[in-house]
Amino acid sequence: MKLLSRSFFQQPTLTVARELIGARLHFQNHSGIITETEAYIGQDDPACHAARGLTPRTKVMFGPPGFSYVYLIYGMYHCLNIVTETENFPAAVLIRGVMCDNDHIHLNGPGKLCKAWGITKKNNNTDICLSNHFFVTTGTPSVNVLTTPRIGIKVGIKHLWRFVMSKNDINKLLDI
DNA sequence: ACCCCGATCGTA
DNA sequence: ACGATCGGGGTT
Repeated sequence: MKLLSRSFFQQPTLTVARELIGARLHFQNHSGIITETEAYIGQDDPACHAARGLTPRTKVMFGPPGFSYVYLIYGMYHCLNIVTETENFPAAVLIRGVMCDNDHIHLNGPGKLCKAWGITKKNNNTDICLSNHFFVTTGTPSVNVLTTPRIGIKVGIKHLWRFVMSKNDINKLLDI
């Protein structure tokens, strides 16, 4: 089980989003296998929060890769992202699904994950390459991954930038 | 100061 | 299909 380093998150966002499927996310006393991600890529991606430039909220996305980007959505749910690519190129991967290690509960949805694990804006801008309570390691290798359009957006739908672990591989995780 | 709207989710 | 709920960001 190897720690995913800054050089991993510095790769193209689509590569990171794809490779994070099957990796293991650790947060405080929680851990689980990532089953679903989405890529948000730079100022030319209309669905990316940073599309309209640098603001107090999107500042993290303009920073170095490997930092958490946590924001509040719809006034009640938090979403966890990990910043990707080089500094000053605003991009991130949204973590949308995790299979919890302990109880095998499948947290299928970014709001459900943050609610279940207690991830809030307090955890924004954390360096997950250096933290010892918030990091990502290698997990289940060579899983099958499907791509679809991203969920819940009205623009940028043409891109297949959502990555989902195959139903078959998710079911295997339930058996472990 | 004001207004619109959103990378969601549970309920109907 | 729809409402809850509130902060971010643009506009006046």
